[in-house]
Amino acid sequence: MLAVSDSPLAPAAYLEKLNPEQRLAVEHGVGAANGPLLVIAGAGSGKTNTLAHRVAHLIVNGADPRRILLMTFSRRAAAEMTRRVERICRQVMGEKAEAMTGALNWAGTFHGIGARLIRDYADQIGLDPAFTIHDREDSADLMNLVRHELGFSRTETRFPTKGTCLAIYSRCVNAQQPIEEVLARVFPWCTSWAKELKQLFGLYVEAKQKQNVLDYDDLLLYWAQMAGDGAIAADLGNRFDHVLVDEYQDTNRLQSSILLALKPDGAGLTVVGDDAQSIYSFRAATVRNILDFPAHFAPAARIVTLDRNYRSTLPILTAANAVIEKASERFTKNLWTDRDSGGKPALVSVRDEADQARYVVDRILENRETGALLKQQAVLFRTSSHSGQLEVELTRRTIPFVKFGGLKFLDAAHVKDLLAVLRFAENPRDRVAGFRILQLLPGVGPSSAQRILDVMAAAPNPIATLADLPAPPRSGDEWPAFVSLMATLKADRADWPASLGLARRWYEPHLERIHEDALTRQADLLQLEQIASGYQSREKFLTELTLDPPDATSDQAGVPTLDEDYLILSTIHSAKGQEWKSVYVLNVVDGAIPSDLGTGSPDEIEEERRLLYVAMTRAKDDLHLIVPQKFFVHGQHSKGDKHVYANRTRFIPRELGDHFEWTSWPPPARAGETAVAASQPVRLDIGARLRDMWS
DNA sequence: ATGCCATATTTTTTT
DNA sequence: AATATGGCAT
Repeated sequence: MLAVSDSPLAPAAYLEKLNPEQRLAVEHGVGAANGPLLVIAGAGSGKTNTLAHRVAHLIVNGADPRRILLMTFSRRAAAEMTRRVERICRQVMGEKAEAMTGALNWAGTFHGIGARLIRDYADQIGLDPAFTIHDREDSADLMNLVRHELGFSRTETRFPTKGTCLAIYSRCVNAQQPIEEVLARVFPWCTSWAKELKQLFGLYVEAKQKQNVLDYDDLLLYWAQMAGDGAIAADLGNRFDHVLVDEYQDTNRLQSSILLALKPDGAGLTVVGDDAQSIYSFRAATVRNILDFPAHFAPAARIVTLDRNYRSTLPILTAANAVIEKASERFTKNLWTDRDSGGKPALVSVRDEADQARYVVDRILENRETGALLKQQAVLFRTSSHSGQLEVELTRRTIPFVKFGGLKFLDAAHVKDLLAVLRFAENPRDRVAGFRILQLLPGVGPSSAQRILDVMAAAPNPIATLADLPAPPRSGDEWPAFVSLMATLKADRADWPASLGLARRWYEPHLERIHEDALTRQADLLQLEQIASGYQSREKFLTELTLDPPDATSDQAGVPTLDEDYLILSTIHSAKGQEWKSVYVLNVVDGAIPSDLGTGSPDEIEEERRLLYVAMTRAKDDLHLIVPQKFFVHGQHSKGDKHVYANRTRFIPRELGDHFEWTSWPPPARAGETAVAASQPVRLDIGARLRDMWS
């Protein structure tokens, strides 16, 4: 035990800043009775702070940080949590804290931790530790190869696409449900393919094993299997004294089964979450995890509820509460605050998306005049593409921004190509990687690539076999260069990151041949090399990049330097857990929130409602919901002007009107009058509705 | 066998 | 808007 009892006054200092409920959560089960704990933590209730204090408190009271497992939703959240724990420990323990907190190295996402553990135990479960990890797109590509092999691409009626197949597979695994149930509930248009899909998934699993690759789901699935089996299970269970999970409302059945396998009696188990913020059910997350948690144990887990909000002003919180109150099913109480100041959130009606962009930029610049940094402001939206017009306007007015969510750096074809070269060298049985880079060679298409990969798959040393193969007929003199590159990369595994430069120089001529805009793409490859220099080894680089891709894209070539000021653009999903002084929510109309794609079942509608709630509760002082009257729909040619006359989102019906300040923009300008547009209700566009009936 | 064009279909959010 | 597939020229 460390020195808590030696100086009874000192430790209280860091606990005294907490409110009584937070303190309950932090001090629960330190020492003898160490039963399971559920913390229901509303938006802005100091959740991260509480969890960080709990971890620090455990360490201060003698817990071994190397035996604490801390799982968060994103890598970013894990880093933030670790930082805070260190700060608190330093305050309490002084210099001694350094050694202790440095050892808190089991903090990360479920998938990241899973990858580490699986590599640790790979030998014991018949897995080559050099396995590579497929991201979503790679997995879909592999699914596609199997799909073609089975002849499902030429069926009478159309077979589900590779993406849909993978989504179905993934849901079966993550929800731990049989395919029939998944099809009936989530993919009803595919129910007739159950038999073929089963066959497809069987071969898909075989293919992954033959190629020594794991997909995202495998990182959880292998872990769950290990945690359930005798010898390894015992080892795993003994490895950690404390297991803490953040954002528990967004975990799925497979993840909860891992937790319960690790800690069957719940000893040392803490989960934190808020069912009102559950927004990942499309990834098979289920709020049942959080609801069923207490009763799963005997005696039941202790429940602590944090319902005091420290983030938002009262008017913002009241409006957000009013929105979530309409939810059909709710389990947590409304939040409260004593920040009784500020105005109501604005509900702003604008003509179209162009005006929406102008309005937002005007407000942002106005705010900056009064001292609010760009970084303290964020624009949120349902779908990545919704920020398109705004990005144009920001660029025009030279306002720097960083965008979270949506298309990633790693999704660009040329970046994937280069990474595939490295992956293929790391794991020559990875057919998706091989299939991709072989086709970069001139004169090599799918069938030549398949043939080459078949020969390689049969050989004990695939890369060496490459040299014995005859060059594909029309590959010209590119073939020997490719063979020698692969041999060098295979041999010089340790020569990192120099070997990436080698691969890039090989790839560049192909890039120029294949892509028109080779110059801008080359810049990305240089940036990739920059990123690579930060990793110790090729294996670490490939693994961590797949699990934690750099998640921001910006208007500039590189990410802005840290001291620079820039605006935040983000999907609502990627905004989880964050907060800003001013928040602007785009397209608060039916069709966007809720998305008209996912409005099939009542459950989906409810999730969209929570999405709006999450967006609104990100704001501290200042919240704008923007309602364009005219909303362009996509799925048309670039010149098309197909649009709908949108209605305000169904989640803010008229009876909630009092919670908002209704304005329209631009303000109606009348000669000789200052344009003040306050409390003007949105008018009902009957003409548009009538026209809409026939379009 | 490969590469390119025309046509039909799907459709967000992310580890 | 992006992808999947089939047909046709090389």
